[in-house]
Amino acid sequence: MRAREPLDAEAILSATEDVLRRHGPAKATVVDVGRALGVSHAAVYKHFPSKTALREAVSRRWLNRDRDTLAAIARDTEIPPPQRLRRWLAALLVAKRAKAHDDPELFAAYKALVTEDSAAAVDHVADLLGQLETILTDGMTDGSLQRADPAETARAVFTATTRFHHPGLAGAWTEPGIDHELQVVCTLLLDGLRAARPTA
Amino acid sequence: MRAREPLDAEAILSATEDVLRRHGPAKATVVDVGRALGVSHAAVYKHFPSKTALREAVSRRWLNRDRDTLAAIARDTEIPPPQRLRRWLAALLVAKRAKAHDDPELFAAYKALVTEDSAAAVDHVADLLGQLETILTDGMTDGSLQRADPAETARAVFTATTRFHHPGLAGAWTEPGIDHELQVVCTLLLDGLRAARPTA
DNA sequence: TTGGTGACAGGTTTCAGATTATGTACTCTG
DNA sequence: CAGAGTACATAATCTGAAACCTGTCACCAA
Repeated sequence: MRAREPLDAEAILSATEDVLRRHGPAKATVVDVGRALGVSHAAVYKHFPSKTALREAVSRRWLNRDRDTLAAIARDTEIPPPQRLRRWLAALLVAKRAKAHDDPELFAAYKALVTEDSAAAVDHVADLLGQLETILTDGMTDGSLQRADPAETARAVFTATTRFHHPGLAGAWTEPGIDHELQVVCTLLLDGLRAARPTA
Repeated sequence: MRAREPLDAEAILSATEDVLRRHGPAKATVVDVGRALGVSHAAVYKHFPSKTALREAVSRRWLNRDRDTLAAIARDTEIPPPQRLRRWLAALLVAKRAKAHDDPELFAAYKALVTEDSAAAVDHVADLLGQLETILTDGMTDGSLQRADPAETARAVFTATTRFHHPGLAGAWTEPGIDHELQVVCTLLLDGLRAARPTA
C-alpha cells in the first residue's frame, strides 16, 4: 500500500513473539502478526511457509537466546569437569525455570513443540546433549570422569535429569526442595561417573 | 425398585471401571455407572461422596492390582540389592507400559490424577518410594550399596528415572531404545550407589 | 523478481441457547 | 433406619450457525 522499510524475517519474528506474549499460543493468529506489522497476513506467508514454521522459528530464536550462557559453562576449562557438570545442570534448571516463569506464553509454545516433537525441539535437545558431551569428554580426557561412550553417557545424564528440564514437568520447578533435589541427583550421577569401571 | 443383592463399594468400583473403559474418563458419567448397575445415580452417592472420590478409588484399585508383583521383587532377599534395584526399575517400566498400552482409558484417568496431584497419586508414589527404600536399605545393610540416607536416595533414584514412570511421559515408552536407555541410566545410578563415599 | 495486496475456499473456533450431569433433599420401602 | 428412589437446583457440556483463521491465488508496485 505504501513505501515502508521492507519486511524481513527478523521483524516478523519479533512481532510474532509480541503477539504470542499478548494472546498466548492458542489465540495468536497470523492475522494478528500482520496487523502488528501494519501488513496483510498474506505478506507473512511470503517469508514463512506456514504458521507452524513461524512458531518454530520464534521458539528457536527464543531458546537460543540464553544458549550462550550455558555453552560458556560447558566450555569453561577453568572449572574441573565434575563441578562443571553440576553447574551446567543447575544453570539449565535456572534458565528453564526463568523462561517458564517470566515468559509463560512462549514457554507454552515451546512445550507444544516438544510434545509434537518438532524439529526445533529436537535440535534444542541435540544442542544440549552436545554441550553435555563436551563436559563429559573433557572429564574423560583429564581423568576426572571414567566412562567410555560420551554420547551415550550424555544422553543418560540428560534422561536422569528429565524432571529438571522437561517442559511438561515445569509445574514442579517452583516446589521449594527442587534445587536440593537436583543437587542430590547430581551427586549420585557424579559418583557414578567418577566410579572406577564397575564389575557388573 | 426391586430386591437386589445390596450394592457394595466393590461392585460400584467394577462398574465404574467398565464405564471408564467404555467411554473414557472425559465422557464417563455417574448416571452411566448407575445404569450399569441397574440403579439410580443417587444410589452411587450413598457410597461415594463425589465423582472425584469415585475416580480416585477406581484408580487406587487399578494401581494396586500389580503392586504385589513389584513389592515381591523389592522384598526378594535372594537377589543382591543392586541387581534387585535394576530388576525392580525394569519391572516398573514394564508394568507402567503395559497399563498404558492395554488400558489407555484408565491410564488417562490416572494421568489426570497425577497432574492435579490427588491423594491417590501421592500415595502411589509414596508406596513406590517405600519399596525403593527397602531395596536400598537392604543394600546398605549388606554393604553392597554405600550411601547414607535411604529415603533421600530413594527419592533421587525415583527422580532420576522419572522418564520411565511418569505418566505424562508415557509417549516415549514405546520408542525402541527405551529399555536399553533404562539399562544405561541404571548402570550409571548403580555405579553411583556403589561408589565409595566421594570426596566432593 | 521480490515483496506486497485483497479476495476466497475450506476447515476450525466461538457463542448463545438447549441439553445433560452433578450433587442435595426429601420420600419411600423393608 | 439403612439404603434405594424421585425431584430439583446449579454447573458443565453439547450443538449448530455465524465468525474467523489458514493457506492460496491472481494481480500489482518498485
